[in-house]
Amino acid sequence: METFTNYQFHEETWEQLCSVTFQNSAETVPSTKQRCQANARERDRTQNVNTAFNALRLLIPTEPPDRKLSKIEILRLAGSYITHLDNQLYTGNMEQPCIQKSDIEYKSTSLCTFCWSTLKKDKTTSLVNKELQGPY
DNA sequence: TAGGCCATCTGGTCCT
DNA sequence: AGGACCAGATGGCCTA
Repeated sequence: METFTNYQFHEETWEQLCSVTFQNSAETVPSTKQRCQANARERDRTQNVNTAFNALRLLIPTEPPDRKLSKIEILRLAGSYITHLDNQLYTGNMEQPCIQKSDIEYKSTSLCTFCWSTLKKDKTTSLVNKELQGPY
């Protein structure tokens, strides 16, 4: 019996293999055919997940813009970026660096990753000259 | 060469 | 019963 363990084929090869082995053969083995189909569905599902990751990646500003990010980096930076936008919304000023809500209470000064990188690009900004705690 | 990342396979579980 | 979702195992590729 043909098994598929640890075999990796291109999509068209899989389709050929499945059709030849299971549709034209008298020795059709349903369980193996189902496994083959399940593998194909899983590949499609994984591709859908990757498409979503790519779409999310496009929304995250980086320097350089085409910087390669791993999936875990995409998730973490997306979360940070949402916090960044939320902070800007909270302060109501899109021009100034966002400040953590807790910073306002404790009167400390720290910048988020996205404000930090923006300020680094603009060395003339007076905030850069202040003593900052670094990005959070 | 070790470690990180990824795609794929696989079996289990849950849902329709 | 079949499909979706998930996590573990495995092997390949790339980089420091």
